[in-house]
Amino acid sequence: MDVQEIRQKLEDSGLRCTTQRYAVMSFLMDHHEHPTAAEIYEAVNRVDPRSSRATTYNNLNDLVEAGLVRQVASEGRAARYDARGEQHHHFICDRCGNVEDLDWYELPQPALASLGRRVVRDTELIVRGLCTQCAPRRRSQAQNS
Amino acid sequence: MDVQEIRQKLEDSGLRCTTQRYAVMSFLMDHHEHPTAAEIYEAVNRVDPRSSRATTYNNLNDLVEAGLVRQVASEGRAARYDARGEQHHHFICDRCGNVEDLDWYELPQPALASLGRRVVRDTELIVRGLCTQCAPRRRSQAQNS
DNA sequence: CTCTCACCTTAGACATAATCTAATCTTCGA
DNA sequence: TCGAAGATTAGATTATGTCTAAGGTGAGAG
Repeated sequence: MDVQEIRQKLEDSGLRCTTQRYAVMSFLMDHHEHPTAAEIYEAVNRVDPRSSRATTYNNLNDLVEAGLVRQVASEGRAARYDARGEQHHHFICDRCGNVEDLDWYELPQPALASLGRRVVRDTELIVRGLCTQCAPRRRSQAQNS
Repeated sequence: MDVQEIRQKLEDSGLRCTTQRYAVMSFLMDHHEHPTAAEIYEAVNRVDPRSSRATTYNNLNDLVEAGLVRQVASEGRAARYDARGEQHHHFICDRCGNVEDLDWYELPQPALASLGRRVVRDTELIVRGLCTQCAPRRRSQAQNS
């Protein structure tokens, strides 16, 4: 991903392109495994230790607010982040907690009547179950010990 | 909700019907505002202070695993729980974090080919944006102070 | 060029959420 | 009634995220 392109994206969103903010954005664009904030913090500083924990969180929040990054729902545990490239859905494994991408397809939107005055920013499909690693080899027996 | 019915549900799932577990399940079936674990803990003990924090968490996890309760994705913040009555979708407010129900409607399932060996348990739609309270009265100006 | 102010970053304390530990208690079936 | 598996407990511990107060930085005004 081009340096200029990232800088442009940031500035178009009214965010200064600081070393630390650039590093977070760049990392997210290169890594599609839905890293947690802690993973991003660690990765960014492994290369060049110049970003504090608070800054990493601040920048992630800024990027989410600007719409450049989205938070992936992964209940209970640490929030995971995703530089929104092409659209996709998510699969969350009940057992190991991994979040995987699923191919995108159009979703019917909620009826306007049921939304009322709410303003929709984003719609995400979450499929839950057992991932390839955790799925049983044989039929049935899904929920045994 | 009938005592026998809850007891039955628990035992059908291989869980003993203990005082504490019953209290959690019963509370969730009576309250549909997606309480957090902390709220459940507090509510259960307000009636009859006989459940420790750890037990509340243990029981919630047991119930989720048994499929009697589901966790509602609300990233970053405390997990919220929902005794799965009728199906519905969820709306999460960006600003205040509230989780509201949206009317249920069928969702197209992911293509089998894209799932591979994964086992699907549940599919949920998450809509994000601003709730009725937080939505601006007038157009634009969404992010001002 | 340099001043300035809004924006950013920082370390560490703090707050909140959830799990772990090790001991004890309960319950169910034999 | 007994024993073992399953549950519960208080409190420590870990994980995650936010806040605070102080200082740094850079883009535009002059």
